[in-house]
Amino acid sequence: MTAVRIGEVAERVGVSARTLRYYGELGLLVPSEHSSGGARRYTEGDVARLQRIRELQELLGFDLLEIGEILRGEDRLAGIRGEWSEASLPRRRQILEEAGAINLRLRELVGAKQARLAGMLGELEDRARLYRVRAGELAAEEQDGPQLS
Amino acid sequence: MTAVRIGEVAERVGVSARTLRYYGELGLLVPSEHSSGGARRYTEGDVARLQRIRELQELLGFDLLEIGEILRGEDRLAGIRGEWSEASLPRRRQILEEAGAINLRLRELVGAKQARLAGMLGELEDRARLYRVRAGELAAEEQDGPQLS
DNA sequence: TCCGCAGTTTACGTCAACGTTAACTTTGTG
DNA sequence: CACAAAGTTAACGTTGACGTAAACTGCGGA
Repeated sequence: MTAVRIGEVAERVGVSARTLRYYGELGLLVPSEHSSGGARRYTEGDVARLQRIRELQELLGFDLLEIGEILRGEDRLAGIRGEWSEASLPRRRQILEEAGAINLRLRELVGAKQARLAGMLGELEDRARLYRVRAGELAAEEQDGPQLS
Repeated sequence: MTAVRIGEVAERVGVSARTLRYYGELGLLVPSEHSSGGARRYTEGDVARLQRIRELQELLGFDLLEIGEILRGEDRLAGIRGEWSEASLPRRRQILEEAGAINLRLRELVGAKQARLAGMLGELEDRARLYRVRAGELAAEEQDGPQLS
């Protein structure tokens, strides 16, 4: 079902093919399909997963090991062909709670980042105002006494 | 005036002393004072600069070279003992415009990050809702047919 | 059927941002 | 002033996240 080759995924998402193979090595992103000859074929779900990985990396600053743990926690819950389907009720509850804990942690982290970014933006805007004042002073000087010294 | 030693700065900000010396090597953060024996003494301004460096690194993801360029741009404007004071009017205008350009770029970048984070938070909240539904189903099953199979 | 491009594995290379160790010096407190 | 704790320079080591090169294979169009 419209599974796409590695080069196209790489270009679309803005990473190298090497990066995709590397994620494969780490078990982060194993393509869901393969051609008869053994070439990787990525589904849309795979691409979404890749973008998730990149967000966790670039926005939240996780390294690839941490990202692996996060994804594996969620995978267990999604449980396509995983543990969920045949798990006992207590086990299901455990998986669900783990995924919930990860989710909570991520939401807190995003919140913290947003707060810090908001603070930073405030400072930047203060500086921008200052710059405008300075520019005004400069214009006055240029108008006022162009060649005084 | 209450300039502090490298170890204390390191502990307060949460970096290693090695990191501070490294930033010194790169010209990113040269301590404003030194003891008579040659030991680094950091002022409050230095500490603020360090925190700025860390924000640019951790929040915006710049590498240390880019951070150096940003800081140097702003330094010229601050011009403690720099170019500003003795610069010609056109030169001053140029410096001011460069600093303004950097400031604008940073504000745009912060805005972009905020947008991406907001999107991510939305997805995380969706998932959290899903988890609560799942937990509800699970509770019903546990209540309903505890030992059916 | 042949060609060329895209993909594959294997393996070594790279680079930023520090960590670590060694040998030595300063600092400041009893 | 002695001495432990903290700092200094110089140099080499480490690590994650890929980049790059070589040698080989599969696949779609003329």
